[in-house]
Amino acid sequence: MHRNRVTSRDVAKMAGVSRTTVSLVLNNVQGIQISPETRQKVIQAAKELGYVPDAMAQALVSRRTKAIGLVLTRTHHHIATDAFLPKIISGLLTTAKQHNIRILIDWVETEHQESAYFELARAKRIDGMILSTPRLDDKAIRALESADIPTVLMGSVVGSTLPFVDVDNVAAAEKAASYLIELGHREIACISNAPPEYTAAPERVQGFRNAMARAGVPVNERLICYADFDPESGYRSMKSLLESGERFTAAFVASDNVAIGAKSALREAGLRIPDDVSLVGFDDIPWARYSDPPLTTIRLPAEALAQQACSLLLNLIQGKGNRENHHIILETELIVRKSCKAIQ
Amino acid sequence: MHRNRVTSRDVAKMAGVSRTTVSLVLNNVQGIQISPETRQKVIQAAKELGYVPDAMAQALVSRRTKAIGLVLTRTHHHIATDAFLPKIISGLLTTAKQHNIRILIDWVETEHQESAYFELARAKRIDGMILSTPRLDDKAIRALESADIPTVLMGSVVGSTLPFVDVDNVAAAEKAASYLIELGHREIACISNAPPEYTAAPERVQGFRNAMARAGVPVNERLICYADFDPESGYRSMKSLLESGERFTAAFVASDNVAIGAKSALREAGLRIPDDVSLVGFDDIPWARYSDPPLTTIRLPAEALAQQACSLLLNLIQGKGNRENHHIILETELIVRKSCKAIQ
DNA sequence: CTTTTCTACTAACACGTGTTACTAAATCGT
DNA sequence: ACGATTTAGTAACACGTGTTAGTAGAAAAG
Repeated sequence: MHRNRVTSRDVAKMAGVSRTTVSLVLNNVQGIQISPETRQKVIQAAKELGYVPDAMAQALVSRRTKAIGLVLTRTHHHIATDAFLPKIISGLLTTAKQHNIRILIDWVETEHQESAYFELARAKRIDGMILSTPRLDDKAIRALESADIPTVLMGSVVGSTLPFVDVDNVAAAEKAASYLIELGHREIACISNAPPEYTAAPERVQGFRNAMARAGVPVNERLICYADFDPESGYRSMKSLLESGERFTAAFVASDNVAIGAKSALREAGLRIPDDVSLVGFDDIPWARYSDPPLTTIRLPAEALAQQACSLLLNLIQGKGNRENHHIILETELIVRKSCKAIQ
Repeated sequence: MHRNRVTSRDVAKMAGVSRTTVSLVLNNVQGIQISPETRQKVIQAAKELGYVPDAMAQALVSRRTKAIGLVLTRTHHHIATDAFLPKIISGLLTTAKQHNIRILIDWVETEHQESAYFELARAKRIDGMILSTPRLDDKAIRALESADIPTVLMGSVVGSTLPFVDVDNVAAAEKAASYLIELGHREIACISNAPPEYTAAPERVQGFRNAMARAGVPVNERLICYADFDPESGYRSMKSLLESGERFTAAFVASDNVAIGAKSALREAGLRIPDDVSLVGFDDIPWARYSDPPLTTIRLPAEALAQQACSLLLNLIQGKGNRENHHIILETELIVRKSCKAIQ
């Protein structure tokens, strides 16, 4: 059929009313009087023609696109190996669906950050955006604070006034390290999840330090290192730790995805978990409980995080609440499995 | 600033020209004459005001939203545990970025499929869509064939005329099974990646059967079962296989994600890989090479698949090529690691 | 019977852009 | 010097919707 675009005008013509009436009926506008039979005629015509309002036209006139952006700022490779992304998307999708909102994924290359955020905002393709895993040195974030587009961070940035949703990384890491210390370990390695520019990384190291300090255990600085999100980096980090000759009986690896590689390096060195080295992870990705041995880890409520971020953003968009002091912190939980052993 | 919306009219006013001229200059329309100094004035004004054209208005008038949809049809839980999604998204993102196209993720609940696809198409929020992991019994797919929206499937559906991008699942599975047979195994279990409604699942089983038939090895039907995407289902499948009492010296698990759970079940039963049971996976997710032992698997070029799907869709949108007979099949590769052992 | 109120609608504008048809001035050819 | 062509630009329409202001007719009030 050549006449494949059905507009509200077609519906109006078929129902024998004006286009305005069609709009009023289909949007169920309150406080206006339309006779029941006219109402019925319009609904019938719309159904018969298979009328679906043009989203772009609606967006243009209402200044609402009914879409929010999930903005990824990491490299191609890091996105591809991110074991966490599916949960984020799943969480976002459920909350967004409830409000009849779509999700637009966008990828901002690090070099063009400043302009890219703004183009996205100015083009008004989305009503608001969620920034995932922000970096401390991300200058564009400062700029966004004064911009006019609602923004929620997943993961906090110190000193930023933007709303965020996060876990208490320091407390969570402290929980993990304390567990190892309670088991009698004193020589503990710490491999953080990412380079220090990503805020969660130094926070988790800080949590590790706090636990050590609180227990009066000296920290060996040479046992602290920073991985880079993926298993490969975990493998390299653990390998260089082993080659350094420093002794350790346990390791806190602040990301399960990184732990996948770290475990592999330990195995290659002939070390067994938990007999030779105890291991605690972070995140509780699906793999963790099926790992050999099942990995003791900190459960990060990824989907809930995403859902909260989405709800918060939707509130911001609707203008509910002031845009400052919107900080949501979710609870973490230590999941004890079989990768740790007490020192006798 | 209260006057935060910059339109082309503002640019026109500042440059002292008409709105038409602004449009002509900024879109670099060929075959029209504008003096260099006017051109410069417009560009200068646009930059000074930080003008970014309104995407919705552009979409409305051009009938192009510059966005494509990635439509997920699986359950909440399956999306959250899909170890494959990040690669798909990464691949889509790279190709889309090159063409300055955005990606809209949408989630269609199985009950509302028929209407949901159409609303998406009719609302014209996207220029085309990519359907991931289609089901054989998806009636809506038939309907889409006669619809007016460009659609590409990731994974084929037998009997559908829609363009698709896929690997040769039969041949790939055959490769995996043949490898096990060449190592001397004759009692081989087969755990497919998903329920039979998902096209890839029976195809991979068929490949397994072909290999067995070609080598003249009888197939034990009780050693064939279907998992459900996630590690949990792999664990259950392997467990019931072990409890059935049927003997097998090797297993072909048609999904690495499922293999994560299957391995866990084997371990619990006190069976060692590869000494007691040889294992071949499918997909080559990042975990596979760091697994213990490193998993021999079929590499599925997920990112390339996504990129091809994206390119194909963009061609379709631009009207290049007829919409039938667009079938792209990518190559798979057997990656031999350490999870298999020859039978003496 | 006239005026007011209510009912059931509709005409017209706004959103911000791309594009076609048109025009006034300048240049050119002879 | 005068029509023909080129140059440089503009006015006006279209895209499809939401919404405000307004109106004809009927009912109610005085």
